[in-house]
Amino acid sequence: MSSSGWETSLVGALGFWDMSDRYDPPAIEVAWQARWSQSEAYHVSNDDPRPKSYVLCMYPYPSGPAHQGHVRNYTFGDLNVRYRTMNGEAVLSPIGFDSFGLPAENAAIRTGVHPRVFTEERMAELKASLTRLGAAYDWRREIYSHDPSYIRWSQYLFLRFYQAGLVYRGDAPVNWCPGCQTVLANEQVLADGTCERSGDLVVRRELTQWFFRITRYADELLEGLEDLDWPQRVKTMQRNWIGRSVGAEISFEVDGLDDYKLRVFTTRPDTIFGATYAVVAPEHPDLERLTAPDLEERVKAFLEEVATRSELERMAGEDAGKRGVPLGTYAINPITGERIPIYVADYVLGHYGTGAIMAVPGEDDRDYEFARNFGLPVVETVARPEGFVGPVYTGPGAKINSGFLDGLSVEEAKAEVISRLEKIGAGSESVKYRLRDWLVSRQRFWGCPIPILYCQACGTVPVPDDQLPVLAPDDVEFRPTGESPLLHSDAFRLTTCPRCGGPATRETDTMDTFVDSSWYYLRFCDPFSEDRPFDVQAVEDWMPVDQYIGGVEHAILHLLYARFFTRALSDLGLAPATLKEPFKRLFTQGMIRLGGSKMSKSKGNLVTPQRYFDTVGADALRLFHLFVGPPADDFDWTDQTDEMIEGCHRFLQRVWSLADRIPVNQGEPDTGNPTYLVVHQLIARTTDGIDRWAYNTSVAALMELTNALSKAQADLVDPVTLDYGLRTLLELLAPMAPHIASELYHRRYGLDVHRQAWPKVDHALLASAMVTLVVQVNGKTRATLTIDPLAPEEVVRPLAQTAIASHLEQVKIQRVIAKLPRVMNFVVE
RNA sequence: GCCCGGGUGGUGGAAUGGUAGACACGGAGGCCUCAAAAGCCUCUGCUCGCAAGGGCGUGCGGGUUCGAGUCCCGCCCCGGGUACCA
Repeated sequence: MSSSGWETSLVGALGFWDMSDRYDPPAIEVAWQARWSQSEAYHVSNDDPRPKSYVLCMYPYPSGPAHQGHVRNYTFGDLNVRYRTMNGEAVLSPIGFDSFGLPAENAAIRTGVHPRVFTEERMAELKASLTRLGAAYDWRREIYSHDPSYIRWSQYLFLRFYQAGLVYRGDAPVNWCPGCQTVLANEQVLADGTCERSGDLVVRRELTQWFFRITRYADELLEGLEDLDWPQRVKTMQRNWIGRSVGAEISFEVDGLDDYKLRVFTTRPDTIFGATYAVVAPEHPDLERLTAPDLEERVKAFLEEVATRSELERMAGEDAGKRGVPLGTYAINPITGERIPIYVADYVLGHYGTGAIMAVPGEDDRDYEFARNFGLPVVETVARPEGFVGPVYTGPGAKINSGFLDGLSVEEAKAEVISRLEKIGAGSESVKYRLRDWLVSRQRFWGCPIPILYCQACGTVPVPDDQLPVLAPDDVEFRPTGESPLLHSDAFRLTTCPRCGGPATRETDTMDTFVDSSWYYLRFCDPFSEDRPFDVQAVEDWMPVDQYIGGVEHAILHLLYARFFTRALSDLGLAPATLKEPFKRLFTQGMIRLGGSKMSKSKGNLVTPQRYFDTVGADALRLFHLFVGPPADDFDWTDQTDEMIEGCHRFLQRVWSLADRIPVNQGEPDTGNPTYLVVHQLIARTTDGIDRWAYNTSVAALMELTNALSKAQADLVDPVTLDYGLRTLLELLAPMAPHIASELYHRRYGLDVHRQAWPKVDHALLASAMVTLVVQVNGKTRATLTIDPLAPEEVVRPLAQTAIASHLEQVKIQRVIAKLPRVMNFVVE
């Protein structure tokens, strides 16, 4: 890190300066921002000798000028960067933009403006806001997803995954709008199941799509959570999302079908004596075989009805009473030999487990509901506990009505059934996951093209590395139907097969934008390489991210996909072998609400920061976001918020005027001075607040310090100690309100406050300081005493007793609980 | 339904089992001023009392403890996530 020379280029003079100028935040802030952008203060290189750390905020979708959510997020990030820097670390602090996505494409359809133009305008606005906020970045490392040099490596990685068998093509149900002839995202389907654009009824349709085989990593992704310093609830959400279930797969013979077994999955093999029917999903591949001839018509009608429902509806719909029809065939219970009817019903999902279940209405709510609808028998196989009411019991207990299992516990019975099934070859233990493979195909223009060709002769052919990036053409037409223009661009679609030289067509799907955000943090380590996605050594040097900061809305998808990418890249040798988890610590900030809902552009309830930048300044706004409450908590933007921001501004003004009143007086402070003690107590509290993400308490400590110094100044405390206190205050303030701290520090000391060491607490001094002893009678505080923390009980007790003498009259002291030097409690009768 | 969070003054919030309400916002009074703005000072949980000094208070009900906002049990309410995953 080289010196940029501006430390001495300003006012420069030590000692007094002309403070007739008032605190003018916008002027000061813009000037410092200009200096920061010219300096290399927050540029880091891989051979930096300081201990390395990596602080990253989730890179933003460029939606235009920053809103308060951005301000909050990037204020937290910047505080971390500047604080760690003052603690002697080389901090990698990059920023970029998640610049592909639907809004730009919708705007193109609406107005005809090319998504790139639309996006880059908004990127420039967001960048300007971040700069205006005063956030410190290594801008040399800026990346954005739609940059051809980023697209190139996204495609390169896609192809490596493809070659490794981690990418495949398969059929998946999608929301299809017959009117628009296109696929819709779930958000584009209205609650009544119609298309938001055309109003047509959306149907489910199987379409060939590209997938990442994330399920191969299900177990690893689950186990990897253990060691992460992440919020517990985010880890829990990921665990639930992966949804590992241990149970058994059981084969049922089907009456009249030779050489066929119906395989079901259950987590409750112990309940097999209660299985009174079986159900297959509407998508079950063997549905036709399982349907008796006389019921084909009914089944067909049912399947048509199911097809009109999107998957979302199917699961959540109001009428989600159990729907289904009997198939007219029967399965044979391998344990009991019982003959049970087979149904098709849409409460069973085709993509989970085996797509078929044995239904146990006595021990499963869903099965019970269905059984009741269809008049099917219910058998209880677990003894209900005393006092239990209700038809369905899912808890532990002794097995009943279960033949050889009777008397066993549920857990014992599970093992017993599995071993019996294995013996007779009718089943075995099985583990299933809720997690599905990651569907990455998007029928969109504004995304990273999937680098695949289809050749009549050679079939599916990956685009050779030396032909990357595959870029979408600019010369396209955006149709109001929402179809991707790539479909109609012959210039893009028609090409030559690299293998045989014959005619080929390009894949027109683009990738989910979560692909872009799954590796950007790796590219940040080395955005300079032109011949590879990133240098492995650079990644080894910086990764994992020491502190990742973002919103909880990404708790599942982004954070899971990024974890998958890191593991896969590591296994493929593209990332360091030791790198398994990308984000060591995660912090999820609370959201900002206005009028009861999340503040967001789509809700149209934004309060933009610009007017605060123009008046009270970025420092005051930053301070407000730090002060308003715990960073992890949500907060409501209300009528009072402006007054609180105003209060933060007034605080900074008091700091400014305090600096005016306290002359520069460098030297050794008086360590015996009470002011010196207060300074150290407040260094401790400020630091503690930062370390435990309680920034609101850190700000409070700085306010107290300011108040204390102000009083000390009025009381004519030793001028060197006063100067020392103010200097410390500015150092503590630097990560939070970097501009005013820089300005005052520079004016007073001619130095860059951000290059100072974070103030160190004199712990010995704090430990020896006089403390307040609470004197209680029966647990009620009756007096307080100021005592030496080391004073022994024999000394303290008489003092305490004297202080509460009036409360000890006419009573007998039974016990004295002394927890010195904090409390002494007299227990009286 | 299930899984997390969370209920503390008029408001945002603070409090390793040890003085509940730090620090702010708002409010009241005062100083400065010809006046205002700004700034500064004092007060500000409820309640009884002239005062000194009491009593009550962290959603509700129990419990543990010398001592509970904090720990345990049972409820109520609010917010978020998730939702037929067998």
